[in-house]
Amino acid sequence: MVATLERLDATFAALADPTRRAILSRLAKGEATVKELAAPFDMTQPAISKHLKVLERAGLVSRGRDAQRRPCRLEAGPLREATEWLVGYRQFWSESYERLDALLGELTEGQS
Amino acid sequence: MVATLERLDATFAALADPTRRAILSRLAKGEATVKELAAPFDMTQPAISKHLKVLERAGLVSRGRDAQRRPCRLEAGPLREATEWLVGYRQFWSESYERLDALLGELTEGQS
DNA sequence: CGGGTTCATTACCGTCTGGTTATCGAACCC
DNA sequence: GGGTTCGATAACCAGACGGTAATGAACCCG
Repeated sequence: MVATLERLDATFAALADPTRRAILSRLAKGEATVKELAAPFDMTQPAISKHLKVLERAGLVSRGRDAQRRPCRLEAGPLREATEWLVGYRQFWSESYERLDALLGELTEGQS
Repeated sequence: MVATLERLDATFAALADPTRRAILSRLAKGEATVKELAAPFDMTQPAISKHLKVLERAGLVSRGRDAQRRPCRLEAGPLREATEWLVGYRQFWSESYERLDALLGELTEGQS
């Protein structure tokens, strides 16, 4: 429980970077190697490895082993915990927070 | 739209600190002055002012003026945007993501 | 006016972050 | 075994962060 709270720090910190959010977005489509993840970015491979380490430390990414490759996999548990925290504030989102239902509806449609 | 995406950086960064999350939690109960916000923490007042500036830059807090006091108010819009982003990953939260409904139910009960 | 409160601002410090280049290591292929 | 590919590691740098102490501004009150 306390561990969960402490991991919120790491989770939110990991999400506070557009490169890392893009990596997660890519991993949502399936596993990928470090090289594949690095390709879209104008950035060197060690920089991506650093970002991956941040994501791994936050528990957002786990890695397997396939010969010399280290495929990365999305681990969304911390995202769930972060969402739970945020949803606690939904009553402040707008005057009528029944809109959450609508929001969730839209998002459900928006995803294949 | 783009501005929203860029603000995600500031929002998540602001949330990645337990002191700032505690400040938001306090502000969820109503407006408060800097001194009131600082009281629970073993920290100097300028440190709290800095945290408030981070929260303000992220749009999570706005401030009024009451004589020499600067009452802080929660602005939850960015929290909503952050939640929208996170909810886009709910399908990875668990094998059956219908559980979101249960989660939201629990949270609704848990709040007065 | 003068004194106390509230809060911001400045200057400073150590640490963490986000990037680089260069190098090393491990596993594969032939 | 030799070259190649994938990835990690180290050393380094600039800048941001999180805290401090000290000062100063704006206001209320007597």
